[in-house]
Amino acid sequence: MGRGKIEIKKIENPTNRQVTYSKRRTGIMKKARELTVLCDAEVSIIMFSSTGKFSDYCSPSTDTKTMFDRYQRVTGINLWSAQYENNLNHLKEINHKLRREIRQRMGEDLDGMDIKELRGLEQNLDEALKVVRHRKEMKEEHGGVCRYVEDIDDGGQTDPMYTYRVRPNQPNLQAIRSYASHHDLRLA
Amino acid sequence: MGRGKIEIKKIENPTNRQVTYSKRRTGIMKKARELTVLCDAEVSIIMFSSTGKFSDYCSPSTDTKTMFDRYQRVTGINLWSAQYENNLNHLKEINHKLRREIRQRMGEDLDGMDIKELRGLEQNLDEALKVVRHRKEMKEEHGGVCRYVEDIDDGGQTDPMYTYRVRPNQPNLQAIRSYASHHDLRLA
DNA sequence: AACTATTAATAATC
DNA sequence: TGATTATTAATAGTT
Repeated sequence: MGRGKIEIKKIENPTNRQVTYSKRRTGIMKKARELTVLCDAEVSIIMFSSTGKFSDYCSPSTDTKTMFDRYQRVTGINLWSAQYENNLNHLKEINHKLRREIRQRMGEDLDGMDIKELRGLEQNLDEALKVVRHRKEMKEEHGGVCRYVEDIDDGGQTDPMYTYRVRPNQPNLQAIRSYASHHDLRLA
Repeated sequence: MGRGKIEIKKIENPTNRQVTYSKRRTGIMKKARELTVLCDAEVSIIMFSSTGKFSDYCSPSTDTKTMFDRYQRVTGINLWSAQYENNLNHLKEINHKLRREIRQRMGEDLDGMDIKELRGLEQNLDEALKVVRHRKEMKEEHGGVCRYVEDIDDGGQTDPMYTYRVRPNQPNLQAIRSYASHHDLRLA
């Protein structure tokens, strides 16, 4: 359909190629519009010219995302979501394990642990406690901070994750609860 | 282009509509193939007939997923990946915080903590240690297990995450390292 | 970007 | 469905 028949092979002259691209792109888009209307069909077209110029068409009754989702469902080639789900599940699994470890490091969720694991955890906690206690004492000496502070309100300046209420010479259950509950909230 | 001119409006006769769909679908696919070859372009077409029949075309130099990804990048309408990235980043962030907390519970990464946070952590560890130690002692009494075991090899039956090598009356640094390194490997 | 001689697509028909 | 064909539509080469 033109002044002469043409072979279907790459047009080597870039100017010519660009002109033909432009004409035929218009043609194909028109065909897509007509097909949509005449046949009540849904059509999505995405195209890039050899120079990277982008064009698209989508039937007005739908949108490109919907068409692509439907395409994936139909083909079963779950190109996106398979990868997506895998990544997500992997992260969730890691998350779950981390949360369990934290609970165990807080003295919870110990039922599944055997004697060797308990011994290991005990030693690990013991070592950590020594380090943290030492660090705390260094800080108290260095800063000359009052050793016992009761119910200080810091006005929300400090990360609440590590804000505790400290009482002298007795276990601070509220601090422990606060520490724990923060995770439960964030990690549901 | 036919025995008569037609109006571009929905063909009401379903049989006729289906026939026209079939013919024009073939035509549009041919046009897409020609555009691909002649102009070195990349074209992706997804279509569904009014009866739900699926057809697609994609230039051989690419694939539909790639085309759709490129479409999203170009349009900035990040239909899929915005949600995807958000979910993923959210989980990664939580993960990061959890790992940091575990490190702190092992006595590492304490530089950013202020005196109140250190006190809270110390008390929390102290409480946890008591619980774990108690649980361990209960288990040792109940099972009648030898109290001190040196370098037991369990043949890989136990989750290595909680396998420690225990020595009597001295800190078990290897166990502590083992406990810690496991995370570093899994969570990089 | 318009023009038009030709080819290509397809609507109606078989 | 599938083939045929009279017509219209698309477009290659030209200006």
